[in-house]
Amino acid sequence: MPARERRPVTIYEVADRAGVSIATVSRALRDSELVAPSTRRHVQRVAEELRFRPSRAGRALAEGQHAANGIVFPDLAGPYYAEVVLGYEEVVAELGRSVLILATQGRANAADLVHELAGRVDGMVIMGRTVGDSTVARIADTGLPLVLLARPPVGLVDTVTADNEDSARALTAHLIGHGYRRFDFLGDPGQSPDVAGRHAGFVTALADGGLDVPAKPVRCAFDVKAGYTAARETLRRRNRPEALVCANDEVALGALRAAEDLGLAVPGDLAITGWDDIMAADYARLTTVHQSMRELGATAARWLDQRISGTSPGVRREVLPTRLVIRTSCGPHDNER
Amino acid sequence: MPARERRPVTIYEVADRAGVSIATVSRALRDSELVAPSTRRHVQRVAEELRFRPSRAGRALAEGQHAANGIVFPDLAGPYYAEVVLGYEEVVAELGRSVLILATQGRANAADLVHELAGRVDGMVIMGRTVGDSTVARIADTGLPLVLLARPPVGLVDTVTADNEDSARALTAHLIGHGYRRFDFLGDPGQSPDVAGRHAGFVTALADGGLDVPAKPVRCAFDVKAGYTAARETLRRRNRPEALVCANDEVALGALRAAEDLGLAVPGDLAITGWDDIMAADYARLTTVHQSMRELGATAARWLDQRISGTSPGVRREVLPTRLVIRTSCGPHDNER
DNA sequence: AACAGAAATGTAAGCGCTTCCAGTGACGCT
DNA sequence: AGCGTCACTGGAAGCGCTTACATTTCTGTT
Repeated sequence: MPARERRPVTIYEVADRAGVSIATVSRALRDSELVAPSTRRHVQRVAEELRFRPSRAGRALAEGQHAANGIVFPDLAGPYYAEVVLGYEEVVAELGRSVLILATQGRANAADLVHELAGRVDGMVIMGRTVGDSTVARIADTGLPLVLLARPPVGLVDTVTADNEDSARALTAHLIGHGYRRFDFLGDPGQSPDVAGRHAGFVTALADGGLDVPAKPVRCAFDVKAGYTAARETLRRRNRPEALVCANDEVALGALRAAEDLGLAVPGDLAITGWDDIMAADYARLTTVHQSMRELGATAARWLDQRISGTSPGVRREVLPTRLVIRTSCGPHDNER
Repeated sequence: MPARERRPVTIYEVADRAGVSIATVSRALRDSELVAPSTRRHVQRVAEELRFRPSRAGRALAEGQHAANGIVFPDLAGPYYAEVVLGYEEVVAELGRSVLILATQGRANAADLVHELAGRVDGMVIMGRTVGDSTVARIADTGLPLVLLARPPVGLVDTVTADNEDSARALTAHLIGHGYRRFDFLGDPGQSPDVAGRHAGFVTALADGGLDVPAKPVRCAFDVKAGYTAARETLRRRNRPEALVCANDEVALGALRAAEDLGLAVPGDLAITGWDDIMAADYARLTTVHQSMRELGATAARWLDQRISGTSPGVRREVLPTRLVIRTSCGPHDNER
């Protein structure tokens, strides 16, 4: 039997079959209080029999809203963004809305894609390094509810971030406490606002500790290989650093490998720290900073919902706290098993 | 200045402003060949000036399609599904369509959510253990294009999977080659079709090797903690197994910890293998099986697109190959650094 | 028995777009 | 000059729903 194209049943057929008008069907199904209980039951039964599912497009057009929220992120590689998206999805779904995703992952037409997305949702979250401020501003100007995540504020848009600067300061201070004196930072502050914050905290802590601040960070991308290369380079210099503060865990893991290859003991000859507390960090005994990505996503989702429903208390900016996770890569500890 | 609600510009305003009918505007923007080049240019300029963005809902209603695809997965924890989703998103976005996601993550109303999703997309991918076959069948019956991923076929729906059984057989055989004789399987075959396949391959290999097949697998969930607990339990039995084949890397990592805690050397006293080749597996030197999740997602996206556009060559079922990644947790190797 | 008011239901006007069909000129031909 | 063609353009009918407003049908009152 050829898969004959089934036309979905419409509200008209339900109305016909139930012997009422489409208005009554609509009301009965959205159980407004305006229908007699008996008709409501009858209509509901007929609708069920016919397997009626109201067309989303029709509803969206009539109601002027989509019952869907968007989220824009750079990519989903690495556990970081995936967790955020998951936290977001969880809350949004609970609110009875759908989730549209968009990974910009270095796409040239990212701004267009974001605009397109904007036309399909009632509000959206824009993360980190995905599109420029002008795009954000233009969309905000549209009146579309927006929440920024892990990205510096733009205009009067709500913004959630995880702390970078304070934790970076604490982390660096911790290293100084271990006695390390020559530091380098691995990562590109220009690459993301997060990294910029981490670098800033790093610099502050060194200055506070009266130590030399390296002229500039060792710029490298966000992955293991880049970390490996950058670290190898850096560690081969005469007067190599004693401690490497890395922009994230992947970079730190690469650095760890490089140290191993160069025969440097960690933490004996060299301290290394990461950021994010990904699963591999645990196995590499990497000292790092933990942030609840799930919570970030969930918070963004809740704020956005309030913006959409117009119950938002005003412009919100919040920096979620992070937590130092001290393992052994930053110095000897016996409280860590 | 209060954020006055801006009403989006419609095709009528563009038509007005350009001094043509909405029909012409519509045609000019979808650059059909039916408009005079000069009018087209004029309309396009006006549309741009007005920042006109056609309403998705209006278009969806008129065209009878959404230009969006869905994907349903259990959750996004762990790199596995995130990678699949990313591979999917990449292809779908290239095709000029949007991506709706739905994580069922043990939600009781998963089936309803999937039906709801079905009403918003032109087709969707359903992964592994998310909803029952009857839900899949019902949606397929609707005529909605569907592709199943990492899940046994249902009816005539296209299905992509990564190989489980063959690789599990090869992996187990490899362990047997190392001289291990007493095996256990950690994981719940009832939890996902993938695990079931892995267990089946495991059993076959043992039988082929003339070894005892354990009465039943040691059932445990998919995370590190569950693996730890299950392994600890198992390894404390008199006559403990010499090799633990785990359902995935997380479980294996837990088992590795348990072995460590019990003072068992890996691979000396005990071999352990995982599945998925997550990043942490590398750092734990865990022997495992690599599958290209990205490719899975991309393939599903492409097939789905062909189903939607009606260019599908027929019912397709494919098992994507996987690759053994031999590290040291399965026995001594000197080809691994 | 008549009627005001409430309750239930129906009518119809959109929502913003696509597209079929018909109309309008301009053009080239006989 | 008359007419058929062709290239454009406009009118208008939906697409499937929600909802303001109108209409009908019950109540309960007097």
